[in-house]
Amino acid sequence: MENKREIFHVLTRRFGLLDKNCCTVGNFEISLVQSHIIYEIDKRNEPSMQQIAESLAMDITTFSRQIQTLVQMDLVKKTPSPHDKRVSILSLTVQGKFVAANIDHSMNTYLEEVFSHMNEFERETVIRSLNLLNEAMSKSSVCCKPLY
Amino acid sequence: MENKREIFHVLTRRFGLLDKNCCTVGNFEISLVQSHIIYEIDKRNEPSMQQIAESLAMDITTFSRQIQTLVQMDLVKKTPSPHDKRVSILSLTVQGKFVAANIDHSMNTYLEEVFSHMNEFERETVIRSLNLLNEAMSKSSVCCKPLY
DNA sequence: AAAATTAGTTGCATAATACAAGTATTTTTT
DNA sequence: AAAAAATACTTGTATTATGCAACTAATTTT
Repeated sequence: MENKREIFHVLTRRFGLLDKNCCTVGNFEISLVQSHIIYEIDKRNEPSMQQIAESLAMDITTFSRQIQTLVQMDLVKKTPSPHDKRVSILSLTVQGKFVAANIDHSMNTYLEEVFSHMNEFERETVIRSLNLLNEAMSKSSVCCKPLY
Repeated sequence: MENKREIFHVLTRRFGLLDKNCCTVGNFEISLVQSHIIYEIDKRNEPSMQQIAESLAMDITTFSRQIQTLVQMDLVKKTPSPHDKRVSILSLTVQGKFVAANIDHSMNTYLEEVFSHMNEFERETVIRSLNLLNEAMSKSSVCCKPLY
């Protein structure tokens, strides 16, 4: 394959599929979007709603409702900020952390499996390249808002 | 970044965002899913509904309705197969081909922009790596049904 | 102190999704 | 060759996701 768009198309589809594996943890059925939200909350330090919504490039109204669901499921907790009463600080509950850890573990297992089809040199090259690509995308003007 | 899951998460999100750029062509407003369907039909030779649905890992009922919409928009044509009356052969209309070409062009422009943030050597390495990754994913048991 | 901005919520309308059950056709079994 | 099973696709229906507009409440700017 030489055509970038072709590579990109297939990769995008496959990433989406791999990602879908994320989402059954014990009793919980979690949607793809929800798993991304949980992932972001887990990674950040006392994030507000706006921050997470922005880093996932989600509409704040959609996001608000997703958070409501996650709070009901007892995976996410909303705490009013002491500094600004408009702001809600998001955090994971104990269950939320458990779910996050589980998803993380299975995703890493899946990725290990994928990478097991390469030799050590290839693995290293690919990882380095993906980092390069990420960097290039973060510099890009045409895409890729969730920057950090 | 060393953690595969982290890289993968960010990349997936960014790919999704880049992909969303696809979808305004002149008067047409096309959804992301629709652009993927058009892409697949364009690439294949006289594909049936099942074939496209499967290669995109879409539920056939959802797919059926998407095709109905695309037919209404005069982008896709359904022709009954002469060999099997159950089967519908999909093809792009003239307008559909126009839209496909336009999307292809803008996506390639976007991708060129992304790759412009690398030097020649990096570009080559990254492309080679993405192909390696695609290959590994196609061999994987844990993911990635749209195989070809 | 009034006006403007920001953070988040709710009302609504639209689209995407998928299970269950349907029709029509083809293939397999007996 | 008739009955049964499988395949290709459609439709009914219910659920969820999405995002614009309009809202409240708090904060910042003027």
